[in-house]
Amino acid sequence: MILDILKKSKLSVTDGRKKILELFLSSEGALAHADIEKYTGETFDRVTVYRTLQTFVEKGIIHHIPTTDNSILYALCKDNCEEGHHHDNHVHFICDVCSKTICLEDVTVPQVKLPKGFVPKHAEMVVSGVCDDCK
Amino acid sequence: MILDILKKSKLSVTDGRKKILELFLSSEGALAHADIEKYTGETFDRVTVYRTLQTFVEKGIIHHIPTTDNSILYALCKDNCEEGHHHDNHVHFICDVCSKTICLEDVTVPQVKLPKGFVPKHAEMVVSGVCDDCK
DNA sequence: GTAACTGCAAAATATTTGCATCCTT
DNA sequence: AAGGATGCAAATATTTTGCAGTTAC
Repeated sequence: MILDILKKSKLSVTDGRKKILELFLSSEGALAHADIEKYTGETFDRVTVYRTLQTFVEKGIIHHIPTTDNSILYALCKDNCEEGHHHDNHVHFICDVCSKTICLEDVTVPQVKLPKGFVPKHAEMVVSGVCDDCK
Repeated sequence: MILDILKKSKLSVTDGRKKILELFLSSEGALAHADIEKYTGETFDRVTVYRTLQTFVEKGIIHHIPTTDNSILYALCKDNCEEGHHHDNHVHFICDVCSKTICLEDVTVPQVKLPKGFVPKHAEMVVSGVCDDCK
């Protein structure tokens, strides 16, 4: 699984990339840079984490999730994400209690009617509230 | 107008606050911290800008807009924003060409049906593409 | 006059870059 | 062997904090 993803993107298989992918695959929600660093611990350099995440975004393996506070979150792209094109059109949920971000795979972002002249390419939707675990 | 906003929030009327509010009122879209600093120029300290924006967010005068890249954008709240409660339920549009962010006041964020157990409190939606000016 | 706001300096964080070395293919 | 990936050091950039001086009310 992990190897497939890397090979599909023509990336060398390295320990750092495997470890970070492993974390994404095992976590249901989105991850902040800090989460990833905490997980990789002393194993890898902070810089490597930056570069790995950047590479993954470029290759369409992960994508940014918009947040209202000023943090950056990353989440795995689904299969239909191709390099340069992110089609992760599901809604993201941020829990106010546990502050986890969860991908609601089954909830697709609805289409909205834009004013004249606006051409939509991509839409993101983030809902916050209380998640199933915290209610 | 500017004075009304500040007084309504029980904030002292200072040059810095007036200048920053002036910018928000005269710009149609959302502003990044950098935009605001560029506008205020040497007039005010960088720290004052940080503190002013923070105060405005707390008082419900402006709000954060989620972005997919890792920048922070601010936009004016509408009248129905109260302290601590932001009800700016309109869609935001980011133009891929001019990279301006525009508040689509007339497009409200649609309701979505969430999985069982999830309680929504707030929803944000960001659409990107090409805006009316750039098409 | 008093509380609130600002500027300055500095600390704490976060992010990026260059280069030499090591690892994957 | 060659190109890509990593670690380290250091340069940048961003954000926060403390405190003293100034301003609004």
